[in-house]
Amino acid sequence: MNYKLFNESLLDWYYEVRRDLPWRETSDPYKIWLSEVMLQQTQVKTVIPYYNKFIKKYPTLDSIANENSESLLKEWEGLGYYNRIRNFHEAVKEVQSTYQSEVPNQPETFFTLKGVGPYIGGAVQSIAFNHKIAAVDGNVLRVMTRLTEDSRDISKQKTISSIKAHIETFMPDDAGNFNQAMMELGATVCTPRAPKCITCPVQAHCESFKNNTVNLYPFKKKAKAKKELYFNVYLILNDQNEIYLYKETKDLLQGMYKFPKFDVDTNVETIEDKLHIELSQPQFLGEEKHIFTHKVWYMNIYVVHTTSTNDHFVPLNEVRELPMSVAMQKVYKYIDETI
DNA sequence: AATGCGTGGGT
DNA sequence: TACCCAAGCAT
Repeated sequence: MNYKLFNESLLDWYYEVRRDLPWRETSDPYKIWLSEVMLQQTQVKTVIPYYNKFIKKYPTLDSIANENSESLLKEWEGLGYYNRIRNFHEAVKEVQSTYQSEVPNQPETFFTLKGVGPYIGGAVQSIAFNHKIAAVDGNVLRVMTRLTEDSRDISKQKTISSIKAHIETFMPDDAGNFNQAMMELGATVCTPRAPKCITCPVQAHCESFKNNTVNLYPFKKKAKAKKELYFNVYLILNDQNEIYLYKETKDLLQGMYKFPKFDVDTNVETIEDKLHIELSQPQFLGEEKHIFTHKVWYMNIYVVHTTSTNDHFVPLNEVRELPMSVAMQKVYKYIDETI
């Protein structure tokens, strides 16, 4: 492969078709960094409204560093992978306290920050500061394995780091635009299904196109089946118009508020013991299914009344101020049927 | 190194 | 429908 010609063709194409995305209007490293965190495993279309909302509310690194973490989680609500905002918050606070609120223009330093891995590190350092580091995401893996007929498993970290090292042997000085061009090519031309090889600007350099093997790449081992879990979820109302909520403190949906949730075979007495309240007979409201990356929740939703109260009870008109997962929002919408 | 972590889009 | 996939990272 003639890398010089490849780079020229790719960049010429990119300058011509480049989409206007909100984070491409800025050279502020903080904003570029935020966009990359949001874009992790999340489609551009989904990110745009969240990015605009965050930039409006938190226009500077200091403004977000000074915000409290639960408010940030609330702003992030619905975007998923909630550890991203927790880690980003920790990272910007470190930049504020240790680096005088300046995003480090030095890869070794930047890579030490929470939530900054090989991709985000490479993307921010190349786009914001033009450091020559490859940003290898799913798009780039697809483009590269097809270009070179690479059959290795792209879900293995070893494969990714090897491809990253390969790219860094030929990527041009215009590192930020090169990285974005590779991703843009993967997103719009070298797509997972029905790639547009006929109009591909680097078709002449593509081994799998030449050998008609494009559909063999990239290779990835099949995902494990999702684990199916069955729960009863309770909307517990007291006579002061309050509802029982608790904050998840670990693992899945950490930091988000949830309604009490028990295995389907748990009886009311057990729930009363665990929650330290007395309950009336639960009334069945309906069922909801929620799909995560690696599990599926089947939820039976009940409403139940109590005369008790404790610290877990929140006034109904304040529930919407707390961060809640989409799964729990599906449950909460049944509240209308109880009033 | 393999697994856990959200949600929505697209076929 | 039931998948796969999306500008991946932490552990």
